[in-house]
Amino acid sequence: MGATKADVFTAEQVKLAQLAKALAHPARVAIVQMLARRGNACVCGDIVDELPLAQSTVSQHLKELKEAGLVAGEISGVQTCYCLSAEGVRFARLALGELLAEPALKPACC
Amino acid sequence: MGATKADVFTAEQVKLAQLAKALAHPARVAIVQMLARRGNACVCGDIVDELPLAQSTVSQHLKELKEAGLVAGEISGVQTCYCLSAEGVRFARLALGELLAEPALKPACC
DNA sequence: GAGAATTATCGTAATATTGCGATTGAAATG
DNA sequence: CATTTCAATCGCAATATTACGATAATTCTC
Repeated sequence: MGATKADVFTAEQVKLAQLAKALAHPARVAIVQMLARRGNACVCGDIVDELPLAQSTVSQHLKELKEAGLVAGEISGVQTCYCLSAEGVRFARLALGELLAEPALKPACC
Repeated sequence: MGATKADVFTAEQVKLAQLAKALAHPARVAIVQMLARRGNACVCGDIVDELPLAQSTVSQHLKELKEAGLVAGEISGVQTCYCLSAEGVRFARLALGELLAEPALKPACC
């Protein structure tokens, strides 16, 4: 099964996994980097041009990033404008940072 | 295709995606949390007991974490001892932290 | 309103992931 | 050496993901 016994895990664990999954594809990492680089120059379908993927594929990746709360999309006329969600990105950074926090690294045995 | 045009993306992007993917499952998040909590008390098959998953499934998750470099395993006699890889965890924290860095959050448009 | 441009969605195919039981392999124990 | 124990691996089945082309849906321009 590709299923995931999500109900058995903590809400926090599920949320962390969702955030990580949103970044678990090179194309989505590339999109986040691109949006960060462009700042408020708010990219749109340019994303498609910069990626070696079909338009429909890029659209799907954007949808996933949006659903994870990392990216915000705003329709303005014919085209849609995407940019990073400050809130979402910050939450992700803090949450993942905590998961991988330094204090976690006690003496270490093996 | 479930394939991924990995060759078209930056090595950095692929690496980041791999790290994220390793954390993209609640069970694996749970394992990392558990190992962090236990410190150098280096857990073993106890992980299986704490998770609502079969032994073979847990073993696979551990393998993925190990392949991502987040976890180290050491066989000692009949049982295997797992703990967080200080190096791997630190690298992941820095890499993901950079991807989601604050400076990335310029004015923001939408 | 007709047509062009841009993006979202649908349908489909290929591949990956998740999960489990069963088996195997290795080491400790009798 | 037989047995037990622990963990890795194999072989499946179910589901998810990735990707694309084709098709909508929307808006702008003429």
